[in-house]
Amino acid sequence: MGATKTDHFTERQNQIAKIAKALGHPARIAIIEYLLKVNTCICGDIVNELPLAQPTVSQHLKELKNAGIIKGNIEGTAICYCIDEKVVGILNDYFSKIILTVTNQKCC
Amino acid sequence: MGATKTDHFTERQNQIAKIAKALGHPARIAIIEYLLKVNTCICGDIVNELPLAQPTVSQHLKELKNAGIIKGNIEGTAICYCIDEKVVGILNDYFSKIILTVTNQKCC
DNA sequence: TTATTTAATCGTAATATTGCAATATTTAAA
DNA sequence: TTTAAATATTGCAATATTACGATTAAATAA
Repeated sequence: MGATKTDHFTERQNQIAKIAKALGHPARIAIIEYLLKVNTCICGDIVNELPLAQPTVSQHLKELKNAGIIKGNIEGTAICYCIDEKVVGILNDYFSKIILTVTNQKCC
Repeated sequence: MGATKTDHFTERQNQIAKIAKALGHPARIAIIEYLLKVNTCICGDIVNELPLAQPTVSQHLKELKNAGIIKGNIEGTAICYCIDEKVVGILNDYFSKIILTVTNQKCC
């Protein structure tokens, strides 16, 4: 026990859950917001923007990258991270559809 | 360590993260999808629809409720759960804005 | 070559999550 | 009242996440 029963759900359900999960931490939301604020992908100063140690930030970046939410290229000693429009779009489309369906729902 | 440093982030960041986190499990996505499918809120049969034991499903429902994603009323021995439009809307608006900003981003 | 800088990885402690059996609770039916 | 049903809660084991110090790796600067 303790491990998620991934193979009992559809690929789609796992995909959405994975993206949502990666965004389910305030530090990672803060990273996303910082990336949007600077409006570019040279982000070597992310560590200074967050109340967390460098290895922790690195780990959060890794998770965002693993979920496909950000993409990064090595650029000398610095790194170039930016938001991957595509993956955020998947989530956005998903929730837009939910909103549409819910609005037509006859409920409590 | 191991606990999220919630108080180091803004209320907004924690709010978004909390909603996203609650959706970060395939079982909870499956619950949402089932609620949408039946298009009503009488959902006593959710347990039969999921590959999980009754206490586990109950726990997932509790988490969705705690995050404000679903709302529920007791209805005899059954329970009446349905999606809370408002909270899903918060997430949807948030990602819509991200998408807009990202599209204008000059990046890699 | 030898610092220096920057980010990733390793190792580990603390805490949280997942899942379920057993049990409790609550309401309706017999 | 007793029984049956549906859902919640408790307790616990297995696993995952969070956070960070120490270290490593890689690239540039001196």
